[in-house]
Amino acid sequence: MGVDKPIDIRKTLASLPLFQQLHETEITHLAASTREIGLNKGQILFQKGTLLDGFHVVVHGQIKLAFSSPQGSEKVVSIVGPAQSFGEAVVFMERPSPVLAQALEDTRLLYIAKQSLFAAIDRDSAFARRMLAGLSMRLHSLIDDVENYSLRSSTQRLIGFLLQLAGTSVSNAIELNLPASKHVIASRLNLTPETLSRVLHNLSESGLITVKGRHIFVHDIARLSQFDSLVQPTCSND
Amino acid sequence: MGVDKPIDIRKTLASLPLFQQLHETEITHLAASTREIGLNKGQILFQKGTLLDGFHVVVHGQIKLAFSSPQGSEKVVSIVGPAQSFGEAVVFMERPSPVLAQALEDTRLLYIAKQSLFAAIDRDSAFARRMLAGLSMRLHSLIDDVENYSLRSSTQRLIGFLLQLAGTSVSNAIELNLPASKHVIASRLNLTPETLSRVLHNLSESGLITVKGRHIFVHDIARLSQFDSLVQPTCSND
DNA sequence: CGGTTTGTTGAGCCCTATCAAGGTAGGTGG
DNA sequence: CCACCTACCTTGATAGGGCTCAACAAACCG
Repeated sequence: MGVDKPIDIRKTLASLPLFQQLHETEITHLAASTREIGLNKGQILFQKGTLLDGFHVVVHGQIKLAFSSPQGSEKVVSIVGPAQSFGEAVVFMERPSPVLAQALEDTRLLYIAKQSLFAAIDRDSAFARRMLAGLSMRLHSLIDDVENYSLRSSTQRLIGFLLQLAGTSVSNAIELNLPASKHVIASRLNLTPETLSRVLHNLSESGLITVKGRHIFVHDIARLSQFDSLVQPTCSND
Repeated sequence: MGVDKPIDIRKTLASLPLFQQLHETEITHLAASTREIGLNKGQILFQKGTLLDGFHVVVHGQIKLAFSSPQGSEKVVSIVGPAQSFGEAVVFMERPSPVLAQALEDTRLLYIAKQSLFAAIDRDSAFARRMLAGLSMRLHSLIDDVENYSLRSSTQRLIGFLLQLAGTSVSNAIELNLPASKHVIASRLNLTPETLSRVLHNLSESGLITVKGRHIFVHDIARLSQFDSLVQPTCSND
């Protein structure tokens, strides 16, 4: 790590979706109570239970948010990438964080104190609305998670994840790479690494994808999105 | 049911936690774009996928929010009771609802149009903050749900639910009754009714609770909260 | 090249769902 | 008051999906 040239905080803040429409003066206010944080891969930003009086924005790198159960087993809730923020809900609740935050790679963050966040809300109701929309977004994706966990099979969850990564691709085939190690992805999907490995293998054998390390080639998005919704036919592959 | 005397909308709104600190004039504005809705038991308020331009508050009765999977199986996400609201996130997102809403009993609701909600946010930043806190609250409880589903056993989920119902009881024993039918509770806990029945039976046999229909007597909250957290090997309790 | 991290493969088991019968209770009409 | 009905719940038998444990392979790295 060592010497990283300092970030232009004002510029970085201004480029975030959340802050894009704020006036120069507002940005200046926010920047004044923003700190810069650098983390090495594996370093922990805060533990579950920590009290925070601000929220974070990833500039570059990756942060994982996870539960840490007493027995040491972890469950990844979210993988946060560049230009994304996290911890807003904790700030508004004034409660300890329900999750742990850890860097998956060397990461650079901004930490914005709640006082200036509140001030911005007070001065600009459009900003308040954007904040509300942001939290609502988060809430919806969490609801999707609950739906996935409670009524989808392991294969369906993986497929859903791949389709999400594929985004709104024009073509029917696409190459993509996993945003983290398979261990982390497995946890995010609420699977063991072993099961993830087997499911990937199955999809490979069915000719739907090809796996090469973290690279995955999806050959037929349409067919992939239907797979496993129909009960699995007799594996007539020999 | 038939004839229900009309509700005093202003008074009802003013009594809600969310609106309690608003000025008379604000309440009047809100009340002006608030409708009253009556539902019979079993009636559906809106389906998954519906576009809504307002949110709901339960006056009396009970609403369940659930996923409805294509195959007809349902999964209860939330049970909403009097003085609680739902649907805010959908309003701020301007997206179709991810869940279905159905009355568990005869229910009376208020429906507040988003325009007046936005107006209130614009005029009172403290209200905006309360709204943000409310959504954050919701987000946190959803995170708790994810934690429960992904790393707790059926027994642990039920125990957690009972302890939540018990609230912060002074004494170590408490009588409580389930807020809905066991079928609904089971779904809320992501269990089948059969499994719920068996788990209740187990806890009964262990002497921790007594079940009588919807009434449950918890005999030892302390012991209940530890049950099943210790791995059940050689219980050296003799 | 050893060592360490990361991923794969196999065997077996456990938890919980599923399927299939019973019970039980509350309501309704005779 | 009883017979019946329906909704709700319980109980049993069985099976399967995903986890655990354990060994191995591969890739990465100093």
